[in-house]
Amino acid sequence: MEGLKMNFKQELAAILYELLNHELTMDELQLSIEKPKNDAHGDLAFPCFTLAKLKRKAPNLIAQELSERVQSPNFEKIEVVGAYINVFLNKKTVSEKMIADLFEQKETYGTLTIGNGGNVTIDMSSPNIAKPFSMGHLRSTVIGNALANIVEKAGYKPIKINHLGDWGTQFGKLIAAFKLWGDTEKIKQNPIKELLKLYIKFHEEAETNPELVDLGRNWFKELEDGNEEALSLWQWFRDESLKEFSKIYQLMHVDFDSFAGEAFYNDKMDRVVELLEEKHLLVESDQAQVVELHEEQLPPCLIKKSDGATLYATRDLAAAIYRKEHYDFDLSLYVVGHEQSLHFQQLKAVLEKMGYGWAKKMVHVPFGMMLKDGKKMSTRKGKVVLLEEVLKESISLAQQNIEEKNPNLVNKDEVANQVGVGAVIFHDLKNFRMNDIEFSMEDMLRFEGETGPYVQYTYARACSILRKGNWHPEDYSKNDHAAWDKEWKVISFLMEFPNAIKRACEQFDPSQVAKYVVNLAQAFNKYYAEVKILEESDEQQARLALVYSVTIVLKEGLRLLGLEAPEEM
RNA sequence: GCGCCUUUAGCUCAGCUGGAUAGAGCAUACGCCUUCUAAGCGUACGGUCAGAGGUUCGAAUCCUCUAAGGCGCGCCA
Repeated sequence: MEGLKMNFKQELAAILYELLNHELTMDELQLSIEKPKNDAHGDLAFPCFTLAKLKRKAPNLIAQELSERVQSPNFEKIEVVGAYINVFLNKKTVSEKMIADLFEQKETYGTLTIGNGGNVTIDMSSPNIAKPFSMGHLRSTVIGNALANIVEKAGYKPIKINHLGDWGTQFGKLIAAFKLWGDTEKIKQNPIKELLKLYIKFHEEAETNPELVDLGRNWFKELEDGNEEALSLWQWFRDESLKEFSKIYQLMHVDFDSFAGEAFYNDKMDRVVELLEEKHLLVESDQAQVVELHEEQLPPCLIKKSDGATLYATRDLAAAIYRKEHYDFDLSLYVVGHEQSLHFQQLKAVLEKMGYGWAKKMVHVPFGMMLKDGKKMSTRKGKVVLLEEVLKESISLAQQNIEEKNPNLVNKDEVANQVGVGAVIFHDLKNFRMNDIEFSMEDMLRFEGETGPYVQYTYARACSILRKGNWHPEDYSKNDHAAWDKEWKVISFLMEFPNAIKRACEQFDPSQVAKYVVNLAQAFNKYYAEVKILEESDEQQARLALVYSVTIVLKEGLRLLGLEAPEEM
C-alpha cells in the first residue's frame, strides 16, 4: 500500500498512456505528472510541453484535445490552463476511500514494504564514557532513533547500536588524573560532573606540565596490558557513566539493541590487521602501517601507529566486519557528525579493497554541528551545554504552561515530560540534518509555531473533540450528506503520509516526517477554526471520522519521530 | 593547497525526481474566545532565491566558474 495519491497518479498515467497510443512510457508519464502547488490548480497536473515538442504542436492545443478525453469516476473535473491539464479528484469518493482505509489500517497506515524484512544496523548516539552527554550526542541519538522507526515502518528490521566511546587514550588521562586528585566519594555522588572536572583539570595542568601527557599515555598502556587497578577504575567509570546516560535515554524513551562500544572490539582487531596483511594492503609509512588509497583519490588510512597501537579506523573496520557477520545487514547506517565524512569514505574504500562488496551498503548519515556562538563546543574547555539540564528546563517550562492553561489536568507531570522532551527532540529533527544548529535555549524551548508541542497540542485538541462527542470509530456510518469540501485539504494531506515516509526513508531524513506532521497539523487547525465539528449537522459523522483519522496519523507521525502524543495537555 | 558541506524574507528554515503568481514559522502591527483546549486561527508587512555564465520550451532546483562561511585532510575519535 503506497498511498491513495499514488493510485490516482497511476490511474491518470494509464489513461494518458492509452490516449497517447503509448507515445510516452508509463514511467515517463508518472514522472511528469505533478502535484500542483496552488490549490486552484487541482490535485494532479500534467504539463504538455514534452508532448508539444514530440508532436510539433502547440502545447495548449494538445492539452485541450487530450483533456476532453480524460475520464474517470475518480475525477470530478478536468481543467485546462495553458499547457497544463489539471485534474480535480472526486472529493466525495476519494475522501470516503481515504477514511475507510484509515479505519481499516489504523496506525499501520503508511507502512511500506521496500525494506523486505532486511536488517539495518544503526550506529547512533555513541557518547563518550566519563564525559557529559552533550547536545552533540543529542543529534545522533534523536536522528538515529527516528531513522530506526522510519526504516522499520518501511519494512526493515532496525538494530540500534550504541557504539560507546569507552576506550582510548582519554582513559589513561582520566586514570592519571584520578590517581592525582580524585575523590572516590565525590565521584559516587556526581560521577560525570566530577570526572569531567578531572578531565578538564588534567588538560589545564598539562599545558604547564607536559609530563602529565606521558603519565596519561602510560596509564593507557597499563589499561591495554590488563593492569588490574587500571581495569577496575575503567570499569567503574564506565558503569557510573552508563547509569547517568540511561537516565537520559529513559527520559527520551530511546533504547538500544546493543551497547557494544569501542572496548568490545579490542580483541577483534588483530584479525583485521591479519586480513589486511594477507591481502597485501598494509604499507609502512613513517613507521606506521597504512592502507594507500591513491586510486580512490583519498588520503591513506592509518591502521597502526608507529608504536604498534591500533587506531579508530582499525576499530571501525573490525566493527563493520563484525556487524556484517553478526547481523548480516542489508544496510548499515552511521549516524555520525559530518566532520567524520572523510573517515567513512576511507573506511568503505578499505573494505572494498579487502573485497567486501557489502561495503556499498554502508551509509554515513552525517549531520551538522551544534554551535555555541558560531563555534564548535569543546569538552576539553568545559564549554558544553548539558542535555540533561536542557531537558529539565524544557520540562519545567511545560509544567508552567500547564499550570497556566490547563490547571485541572490530572497527570501533569507525565504530560510535562512528554511535551518538554518533545519540544527538544522535535527542534532537532524539524530541519534538514546537515544544517548546523546554533544552540539557543529560546528556540529549543519554543512551544508555538512549527514545534513539537504545536503538533502535540493539535493532537490533544482533536482527541478532546472525540471525547466530547463521545464518538467511537465503530459508530461511523457513511452518510451521503457530506461534500468533503472543507475537509479536502486535510484529506489530501492524509493521503500524502506514505509518501513522506518514503522520502524520509530514501533520504535518511527524519525532517521529512517532521515537516509532514506540521503541515497536517496546520491544515487541521485551520479546519478546526473554520468548522464547528460538534455542531449538529448531517455532516457530523463525516467530520468526526476526519478528526479521528487525523489523530491516527498525527500520533503515528509523532511516534516515528520519537515523540509521545498526550491526549490532553 | 586539496576535498566535503552550506548560502532563499530582519531571524530560523521549506521548496519532492527542473515546470504555472517562490512558501512556512519567529519577530513586528492589527483582529478573533457567552459554543469543540487562544500551546490556536486570520490579516498586513517582508524576497534582484550569494554573484556571473551555460544547458532547456521552462532553472531557487542541473553543469561550470567566482565570492562568503563551516568542517576535514597519518599516528585523537
